Amino acid sequence: MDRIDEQILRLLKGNGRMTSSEIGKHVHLSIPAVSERICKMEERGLIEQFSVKINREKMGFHLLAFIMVQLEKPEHIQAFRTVIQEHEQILECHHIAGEYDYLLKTVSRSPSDLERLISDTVKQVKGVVKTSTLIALSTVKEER
Amino acid sequence: MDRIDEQILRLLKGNGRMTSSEIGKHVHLSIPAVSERICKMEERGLIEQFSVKINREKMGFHLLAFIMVQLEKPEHIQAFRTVIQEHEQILECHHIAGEYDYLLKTVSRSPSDLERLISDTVKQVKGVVKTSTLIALSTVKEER
DNA sequence: GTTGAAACAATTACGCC
DNA sequence: GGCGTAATTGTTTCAAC
Repeated sequence: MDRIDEQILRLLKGNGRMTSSEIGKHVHLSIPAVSERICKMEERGLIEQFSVKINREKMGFHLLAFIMVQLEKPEHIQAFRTVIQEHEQILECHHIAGEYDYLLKTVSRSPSDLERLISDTVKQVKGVVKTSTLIALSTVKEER
Repeated sequence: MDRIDEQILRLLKGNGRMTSSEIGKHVHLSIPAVSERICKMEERGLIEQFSVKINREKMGFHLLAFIMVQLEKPEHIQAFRTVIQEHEQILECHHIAGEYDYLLKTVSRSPSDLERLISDTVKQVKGVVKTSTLIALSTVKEER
């Protein structure tokens, strides 16, 4: 992980489909040299995966909300995690320290859709005793 | 945006470098047909960009924290946004409704690094009157 | 949408330092 | 271990339909 690898990562972050020859022009390396560096970074787990950023607005998800969840007892964690993993509108779930136990990042099509997500999905999980929802009005920055 | 486009998006989400020929085998379409669909989704803005998911842990960022920020007056927003955009450890910034005005998703190398981020960067911005930090203990799900 | 030819990029094998 | 060159293989692009 040297200076050149960092440059390659920066380039790939901006365009995950950039060709090795194009990257090579930036870092002054041959095509096989660039390919090998990318492969090695994948092997080491530094590069987790190549992906696409999808515009959620254009997919109909107009609402971004953060839901903080209080879980009563640790015995309900497994059921909770299963629900989280299976729900496509729950993008992120972090175990956090503080008054609440989990912080969820969610997307919804409408306020009523968010209502369903909170009432029918999150609060339906055994052990969920309290939630607090933060609605995003706009997004200033989002490095996904 | 039909059934096939959805399938293509799902495949690209899992592997942004999947070839059109490979995608074609899944959706039973020829290579130019797949390429054209991907191009059209890029033109429409549905696909924002191709990217790469980098393992933050392996990059030395062991701490994930959410910082909620209260901004005194709207006249300080521009300066605040500039700081946000320029700081690489601030991954996300959402304008939110509620007691706090902004929710920041941040990464740090260590607790002292997070301390610097809060004290020397965020609180240094004019108009920032209050912050509240949620430390992530672990991440259950993160669709980036 | 498909097919096929041309252009392009990646992979492999090899030699080099 | 890391790099470059050149041949091979595979992929995309571009036409025509």
